[in-house]
Formats: sequence, structure tokens, C-alpha cells
Amino acid sequence: MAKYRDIADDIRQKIKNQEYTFGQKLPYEYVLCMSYHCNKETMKKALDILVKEGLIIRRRGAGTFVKDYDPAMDNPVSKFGRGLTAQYEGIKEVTSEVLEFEVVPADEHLSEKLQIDVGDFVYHIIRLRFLDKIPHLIDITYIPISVVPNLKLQHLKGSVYGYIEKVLKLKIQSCHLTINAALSTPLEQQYLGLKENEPYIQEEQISFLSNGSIFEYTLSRQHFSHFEFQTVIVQQ
Amino acid sequence: MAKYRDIADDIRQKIKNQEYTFGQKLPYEYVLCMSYHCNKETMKKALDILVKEGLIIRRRGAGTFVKDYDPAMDNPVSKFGRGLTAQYEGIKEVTSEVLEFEVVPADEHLSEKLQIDVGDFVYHIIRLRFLDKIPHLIDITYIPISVVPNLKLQHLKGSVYGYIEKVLKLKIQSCHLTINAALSTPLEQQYLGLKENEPYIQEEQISFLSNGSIFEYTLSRQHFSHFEFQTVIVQQ
DNA sequence: GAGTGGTCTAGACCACATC
DNA sequence: ATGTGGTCTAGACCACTCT
Repeated sequence: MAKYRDIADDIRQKIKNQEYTFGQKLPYEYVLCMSYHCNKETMKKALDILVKEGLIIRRRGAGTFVKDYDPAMDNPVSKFGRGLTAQYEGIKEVTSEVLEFEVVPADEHLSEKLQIDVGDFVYHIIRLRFLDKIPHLIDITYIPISVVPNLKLQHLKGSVYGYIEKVLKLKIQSCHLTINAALSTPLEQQYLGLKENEPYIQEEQISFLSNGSIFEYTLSRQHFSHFEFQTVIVQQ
Repeated sequence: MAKYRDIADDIRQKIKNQEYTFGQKLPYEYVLCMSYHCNKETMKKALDILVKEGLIIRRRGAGTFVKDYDPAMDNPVSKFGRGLTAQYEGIKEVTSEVLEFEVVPADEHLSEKLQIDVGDFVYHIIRLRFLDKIPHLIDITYIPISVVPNLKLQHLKGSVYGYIEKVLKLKIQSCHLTINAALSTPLEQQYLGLKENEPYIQEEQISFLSNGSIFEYTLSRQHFSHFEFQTVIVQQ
């Protein structure tokens, strides 16, 4: 683990524990460097992580301040790309009912999204996912069999991400996410409690492994009233 | 302008112009440093910008590759915090109809969102915003008068962001964004063409200036079928 | 082993804010 | 004028991938 990440983790914890509070000025860069025994550039890298998470603000000539905003908001950036199970670990119980599990050849649309050849085989999975036993999401997932050989029903009932990371030792490196809404079909009406003419909200997610290959294309649909998405945008 | 931003801009342009194409390996860090006459750390800062934008992927021991994904997708990170007018500049015509423009004292909710005292005066603005003459958004905005004195009706019809940046010389530094959905009220039904029992999608945005103060709290509501939001999430 | 990216340092110099 | 953060460099060393 890199030093600057450790420092960021430590300072983030101090902010969450309110050791550094709302609007308070952090020690000067120089003082922080001394206490963490690191170089100025290293400290900047650490603090830049917190800037991007929306926790602090740095002003040239003035100082570094804790951004007084919503302590309840957990780092929204990190909650994707780790799957539902990890996301709600210790908060809610995640269970899944597998509605569909087959292998199909990729059509043109899938070949484009997954960057594979038309006709390459992919798993096609539909899962109904429950939070604390309440149906919450319909996940439609496509995974190339070349990337994840030997996917079994038991993995779908638990955490696919867990299988990827713990058993196959692969790492999710990034996700491209598109959110939109569309009128529900009987599938969503049946499982999400939507009425005819009511829309669902969909998160389309394409996940990249750290070896550069695309691991999944998922459409995750949910009731509009359950939906919430948070992010922080920082001018670069 | 910093050198690493210039380099990032140049390489980004080359990717968009397909000089570096899908899945292609970029020149090694060392070669890039030579051709841009910069240090390795500077080049890394430049390339890290493109990594965060989802344009490239870097793999220790292997190289730097163009992420072959959706050339149509314009940098989604930069499109917020600049207002609709800037966002659609040259693409669509943005016009606004002011439905409400008054000054009110902040209640507890607003004081929390804007980090001001209860009772401090804020502008309360409701605008219907058109893209190419089609009603698209209802924006409900609150701005502390202490931050933007002298806001006038004419600014609301054009670009508030333009007034902030060009006249007051302030800079938007970051935004905290929360997206959710809720059942429409007569207001949304009247202006957005929603039916009773149909939801709108709302973007709640809190914008920070580079001097650290909060400049606006906006609820931006739109028809669910118009909504799309894209982002890239990269594991830090 | 050779190639490639990742981290860290020490020090220089610059830009901006505040007094 | 001083304090503060931002950028850049040269060089060292480490970690991972590929073959």
C-alpha cells in the first residue's frame, strides 16, 4: 500500500471522527508533512484524494479546510465497482433469486459493449436482488465466458464480485456508468411493484478489470422511488 | 495553465481525433516525456487525468492503452458545474422562462444546505428551461444574497453562471450532486408534460466556489424520459 | 532479465490570499 | 511581506508483466 493512500485514509478517518471538524482549517502542509514524515508532493497526493471525495477544499494562499457538508454521506465514488454485496456489507442483507442463467452468442450490440467478437459466448443472467428480503433490483448481466470460465449457479446466489476477486484473483479497476429511465415492461411490473405506465430507473454499467479486459455489462433496474445516486464533481 | 494539463489536453485531442485508436498502445512513458519535454512525474499527472476521464488505462509492466469505449461520450465529469448554457453551447439553444423570483429568509433546511444562518436572505428562483424551444427542466434555485449581490431578472433569463464567472469573477470549484426521483406535482405536470402518478427525476446540486463558500442549492427536475447521466468511476 | 509503470524524496520556483 | 498551496525536475528505488 502506498504511503499517500495510508495518509489519506488516516486523515479521512480523523474527519469522520470529527477530530477535524466542519470548516476547520487543517494544519499547514508543512506541519502535516512533518507529522507524517513525508515529502510535500506525497502529502499533496494524499490530500488530493480527499479533495476528489469532496471532504476538503484547498485554497492557494489560504489553507486547507474541511468542507462542511453531509457527514452522513459515505464516499459515493467508492461504492460502485464492488457489487451490491460489498456495498451493503453489514448494513443490509443481500440475497438473490436467479430468474435466468444461460449461455448465448453475443449479438452486435453485446459485442460492442463487451468489446468481443459477434458470436463469442457470454453468460446471460437475470437476477432479482433483495435488500433485507425486499425486492429491490432486477440485474440483467452479460459476462464473456472467456473472462470468467466456470461461473456456477451458486456464485450468482452469492456475490459474483466475490468470486471474481477472491477466487479468480482479478481486480475491478473501473466502471463506465450511464443512468436513465424507461417505461416498465411486465418483467419490472411483476418483480418491482411498478404499475403499467410507470418507469423504472436503470443503471447501465460496464466494468473493466485491471488487466484491461471488460468483465461485465449489466443493466440494473429499480423502482424509481428507491433510487438515489450521489457523486462529487471537482473541477480539475 | 499547468504543463500537465496542456499535455493531457493534447493527448486527449489525439485520442478523439483517432490518432491513437481503440486498444492501441500509447508510446512508453519515457518516449512521451521526451516528445513533450517533461519529467516523468509531470507526464504521469497528465495521463492520470485521462485515466480518471475513462479514456485510457495504464497497466504496470504492460503499458498504456486507449480504452476502446464510446467515442461519442464527451467527458462527463466536466459537464456539470458550468450550467446548462455552457453545457449546450453550440449544440442547442438554451432559453429560460422565469416563473418565480423573490428574496426569502432561509429556513432550517436551506440554512443547512447553504451553510448559512437561519433567517439569512436568499434568492428563490424557479425557472422553466427550454432546449431548442422545448421545455426540458424546472430549476428551483436558492442563492444567498451575500454571495451574489445584485442578481437581476436579466441574468436569470440568460446564464447565471456567466454572471458569476464573467462579471463577479468567481469560479465554481466543485458540486455535490444527488439524483433521485419522486412523483410529480401539478407544477411538473403543467410544464414538463408529465401525467398524474408519473415521477420526475431530480438532480440536487450544491455548488462550491473556489473561495470555499456555497453559491447555490438547486433542484433540477426533468421528465424521466429525457434523463441521462454518465460517469466514470476509477478505483483510486 | 528487460520493459514498463508507481512511489517517494529534496529542492527550486511560481501564484495567489491575506495582512 | 509573509504564508500558503501548485508545479516541475532529477534521480532513486520498487512492483508488476511478459517472454
